[in-house]
Amino acid sequence: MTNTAPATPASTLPTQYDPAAVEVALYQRWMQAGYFRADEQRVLSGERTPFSIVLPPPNVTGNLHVGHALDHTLMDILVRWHRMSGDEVLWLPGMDHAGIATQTVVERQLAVDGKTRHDFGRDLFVQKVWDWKHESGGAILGQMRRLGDSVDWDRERFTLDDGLSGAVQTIFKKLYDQGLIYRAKRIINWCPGCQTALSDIEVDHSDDAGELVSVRYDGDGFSIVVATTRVETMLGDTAIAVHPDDQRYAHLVGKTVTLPLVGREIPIVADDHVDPEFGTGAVKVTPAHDPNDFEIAARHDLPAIDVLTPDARITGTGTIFDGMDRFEARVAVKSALAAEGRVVAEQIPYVHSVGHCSRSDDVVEPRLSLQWFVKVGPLAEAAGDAVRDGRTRIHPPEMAARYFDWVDNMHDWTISRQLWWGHRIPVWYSPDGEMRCVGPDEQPPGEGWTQDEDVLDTWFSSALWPFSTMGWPQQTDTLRAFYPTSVLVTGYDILFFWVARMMMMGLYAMDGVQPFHVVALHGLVRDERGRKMSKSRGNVVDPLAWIDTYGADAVRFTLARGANPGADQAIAEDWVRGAKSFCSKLFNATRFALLNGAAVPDAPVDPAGCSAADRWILDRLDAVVAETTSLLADFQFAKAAEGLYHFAWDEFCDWYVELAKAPLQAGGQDADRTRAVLGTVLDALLKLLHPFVPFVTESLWTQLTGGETLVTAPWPGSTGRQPDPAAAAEVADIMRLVTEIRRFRADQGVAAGRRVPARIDAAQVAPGSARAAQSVVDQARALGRLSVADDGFAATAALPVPLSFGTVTVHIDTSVAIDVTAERARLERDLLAARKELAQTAGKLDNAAFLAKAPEKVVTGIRERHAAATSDVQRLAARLAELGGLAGGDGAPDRRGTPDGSA
RNA sequence: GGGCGCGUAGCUCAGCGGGAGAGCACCCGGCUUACACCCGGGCGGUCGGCGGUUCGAACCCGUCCGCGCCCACCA
Repeated sequence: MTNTAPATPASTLPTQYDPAAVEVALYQRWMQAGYFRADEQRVLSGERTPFSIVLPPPNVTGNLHVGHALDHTLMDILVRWHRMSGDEVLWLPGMDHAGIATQTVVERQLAVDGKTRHDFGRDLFVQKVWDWKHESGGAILGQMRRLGDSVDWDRERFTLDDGLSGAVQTIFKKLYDQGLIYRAKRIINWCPGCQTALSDIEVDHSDDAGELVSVRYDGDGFSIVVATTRVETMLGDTAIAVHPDDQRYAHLVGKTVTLPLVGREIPIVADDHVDPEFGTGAVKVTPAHDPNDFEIAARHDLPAIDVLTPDARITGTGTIFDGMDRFEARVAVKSALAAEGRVVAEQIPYVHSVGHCSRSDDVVEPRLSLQWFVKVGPLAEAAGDAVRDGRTRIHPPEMAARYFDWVDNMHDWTISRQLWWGHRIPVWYSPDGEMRCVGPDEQPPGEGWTQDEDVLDTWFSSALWPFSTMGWPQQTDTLRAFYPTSVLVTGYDILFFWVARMMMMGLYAMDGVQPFHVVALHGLVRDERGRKMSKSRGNVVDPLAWIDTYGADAVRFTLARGANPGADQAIAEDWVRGAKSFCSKLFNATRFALLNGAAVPDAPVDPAGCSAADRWILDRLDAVVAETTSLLADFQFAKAAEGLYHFAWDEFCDWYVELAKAPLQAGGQDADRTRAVLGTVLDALLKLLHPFVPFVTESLWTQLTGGETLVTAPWPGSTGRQPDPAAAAEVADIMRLVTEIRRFRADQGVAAGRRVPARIDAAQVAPGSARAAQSVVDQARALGRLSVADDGFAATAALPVPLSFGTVTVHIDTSVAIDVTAERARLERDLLAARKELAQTAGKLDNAAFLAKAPEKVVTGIRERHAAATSDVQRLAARLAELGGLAGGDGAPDRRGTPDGSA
């Protein structure tokens, strides 16, 4: 009936699970065995269904933080589940070259020796970055192994490797040739610290304290006051603007004023953009340093005067401010204006949104600059349509609104960066200004031509990741087998950053085929009080430290158990400790099973020969298999984990394993059957849990079954068996009875035994008595499982609990007085609850409208509850009467408050 | 300024139209032959406030209060 013997003798098993002892070795074994490798041919031949995920590539400079840990855990759960379900699984790993971040790391190293990248020149510097990458980059890959990510390492990619660079160049040229990439002088976000352009998403806005300064500009016989937070930029003013309908200024439109400190004559123009309600209703126009002003200037044909250097110093104004830093100049210009008596209004403190570089935190400067852009209009529209028409499903669906908000309002994307580390823009210029875009298979133009100095935004190559990693632009088997990918798992925080861009590029490059079938969004990981983690707050957790202490399984299970779709989760060390305990629980349950000779039977257990407990747990197992499978299909990781946790701990360990002890002890057929059921349930349970906690389950399952690995073991399916409600009812009765016995023992201070086949002997009942025992007896009688043999004064109440494996007898000494007070208190409380229930159900059943309109099963439920409450009230009241009546007269609690009604 | 979401036990969160739940914390009792990383028992909630719909509302609608997030060219 049983198969292979356990790999390790059960008796040698320690009593505690030690993750450190197994995790690293198991991962090694998995990798060597090649379980994580994908095979295109099995998909192309129709043998298997594909399931593919491309790992959002972490930065080459990065370490595994708790956000990655969540991301990766959820992906690994899906991937392992599908692999066990018989799909051909590809989980493709890799890293991002992370332009600014990586270049900064190396520049910082050079700075130690007082050098800059310019001391080495472009080629040598880039070589140094590669050297750094080979020596120190990619620490996160080892950390992914610790976590247990079952990625196909043979396919690891890097956004800057040859293949991906070719893909970048290919798509750049395609976009360029179709006019979807262009070069223009525009106001862009400029980081004076990094000295490069930034895209909108690389700018973080924060509400900073500023000062609104009102300055008087004089014209011929009139003056006009403007308000500004950036008084230093007035040096580059080329106009004053007012609203066309503003009667206060209508007569001034067309006249000129003299720009203070500079002396330039500038016109007053009328423009709709001006808000007459704000400030004085007049605004200074500085086209080179403000995007709005740039627009105004375009409408009125005004010049743009750039007064800032790349590192944000004043330049070219011919004033004493030239050479000053922008913030220094802000003070100096204001002083100079004040000295001329031009600062007219109070200096109003003003909080406004200021952009900061997401990398260096420098205040971003809107700057007029010649850059490359992607014309996102048609691409974004396609990206929106793919979700609108269901080619890509966003989960949970509420999040789609944010996606549309983004793709429907996207600005053209600034893709050039003034860096050296990255994909160099494949455009060449001839001496007479001609431009030529060079494809990957073309030779660069000859003598005299020079290549654009800039590199592409890192996100440009990341956006191609779902197909560039599969060999595009070649039509590879990998693409044919695994594109579109099955699902993208990511935090909602980068829905716009990355998802929208991958959608745009995927649809564009792959002729309308979307990069993912589903985008599954999870929330952010927060600290135990639900606060955002931040270095300054000191509440950032290191998942690797927790993995070291509690094991990767514990960290994974904690994260999965908190991962409700799209919702943030709090995490604390206590949670992880609890998850570790769960792993130990599994370990010990398996240990128990092995110690008792449990094994997986060759043929399914026949319920016909089973006890009620056996049939119940097998039915529950069936239900849990179905639940877990459907929850995973719906990305309900938290609920799936929670369901397994409760099944494993509360049902299997706390009840079935306890109930199994008697038949195991009894030996014979009962024991054989119980061993088979234990084996059957554990086998399936470990399989179901494997995606969540791969290490402990693998370690236990191989010992239990002697099997090779869970990684590729088949996912449990339905037995197709009809559940047995009689068995469930019988076990429910046993649970109620046992619980009542335990409660009695606790109340009466009777030494407790852990085992469910409870035994109360006369000698054990210290203050026990017949009436206390009656509580147990009544419960048993109510369940129809009691026969009392009264043998006189020291009567013995024998409770034969007819578990299918035998009868348990509870002996109760009726000769000793019980603790009447405690007993009565409980009875009163129970009676009160029963009466409340009675009144409630009676009210419902008296309600004609309810009876007429409520569904049948609801009414039946109420009737049952009413009947139960009726008998409870009678029984409890009778017993209470035996004990000397009610303490409070009618059993109502004393609810008097203070006279004034306060608590 | 626009959009989304959240307020349920001390904490973190499920439940989203028919008997208020879990984990942790807390209290009491137990080294019971798988497990003290354990076992048993218990305490604990006007489900943010107020209206409405309904036979019935934590759940649907309205409104108010309090939080959070995202987007936006808020001089």
